[in-house]
Amino acid sequence: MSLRAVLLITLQREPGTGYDILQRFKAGLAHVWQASHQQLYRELDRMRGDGLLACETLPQTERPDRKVYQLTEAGRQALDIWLAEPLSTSPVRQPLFAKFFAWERWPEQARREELTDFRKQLKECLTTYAAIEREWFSNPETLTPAQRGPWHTLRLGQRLTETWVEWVEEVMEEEQ
Amino acid sequence: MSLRAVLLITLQREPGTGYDILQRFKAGLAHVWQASHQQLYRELDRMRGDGLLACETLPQTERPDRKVYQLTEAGRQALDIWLAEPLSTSPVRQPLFAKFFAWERWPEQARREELTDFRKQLKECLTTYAAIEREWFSNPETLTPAQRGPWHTLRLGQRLTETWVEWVEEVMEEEQ
DNA sequence: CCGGCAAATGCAACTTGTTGCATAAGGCTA
DNA sequence: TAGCCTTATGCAACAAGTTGCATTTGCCGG
Repeated sequence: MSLRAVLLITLQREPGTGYDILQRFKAGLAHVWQASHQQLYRELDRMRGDGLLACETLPQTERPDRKVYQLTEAGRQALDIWLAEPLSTSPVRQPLFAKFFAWERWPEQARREELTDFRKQLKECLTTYAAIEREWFSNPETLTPAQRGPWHTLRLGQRLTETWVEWVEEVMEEEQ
Repeated sequence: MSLRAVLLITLQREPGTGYDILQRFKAGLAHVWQASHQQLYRELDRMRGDGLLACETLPQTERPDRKVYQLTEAGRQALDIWLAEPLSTSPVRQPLFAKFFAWERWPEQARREELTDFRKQLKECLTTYAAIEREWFSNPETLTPAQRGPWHTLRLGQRLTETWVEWVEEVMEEEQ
């Protein structure tokens, strides 16, 4: 259901094609939800079949046709229902922690490389967050209502990532 | 692949049946990896088919037979290979954040309930962590090598959860 | 003594996500 | 001018995870 919800949210702001949505994902929502183009196209088609989306095909002479999707009334209702009902807790799956549970068999060098690499990714993530903050939220006093949600998620993302970094560095130090 | 890896890790410590593994998951690994019994039984059977596990059936007169699995040499190798190679980054999927991206359509009352409920879950999580810490890691000076990994993951879990709690409380305050 | 829970396993159907491939035109670059 | 990137869509096969149901016996409480 959640992929559907994410698509409903994206298209409710403005109509668009599968490709559009992919681009929008890359610029923002990607930190919240990732999906491949195959998943998008398939899901959009199913949602149209279920009456949540209407689709208008714009023929193009020199490129494949663009299929522009937008919410139907049923789609808006489905979104409102999803927003109103509480989320069920999602299952935990942390492959990195699994390695920690195999500590004795995990070679020290592999562990060091893994952690170093992971730390690098976290740092890059922080850089990206900082860029987003500068571009979109430089003045937190004057947020539009639509910006408040994404702003909160950004702040959490930053703090969680910082917590991760501290932890990784501690582990690397303690285990040499 | 990761479910396989988790099963290899679990069975490498000591052989066991699907049911055993489920119990062990509940007592510890559950904070790292969750799986249903159907998934376990199916995956164990496949791993046996792939030669990673050996299976001994212990007939019981009055209960269904117990199938005790243990690693084969190929299984141990597969585990070592998995531990040695770096993990690929796993995709982000945060349904709660998705709701934050639909801020204007998300009714205030639903939001309040969702956050209050979420905060409660986080607090419960902290209580569980504290209990685990008391039971298993009351003296961090005298950790066995096998305990070091789980101990690190526990500490991270605690700090991440604390960060979440702070954030949820801030959001609730700022948005009344 | 009846009903439900725990021990122990499993099948079948379904949904969700991944991987690999295909198409078709235009633009860029070596 | 050959080869790759971008725009734009899609199928098919597979892997992973979920949901619902089924079996058999013993134990425990009301």
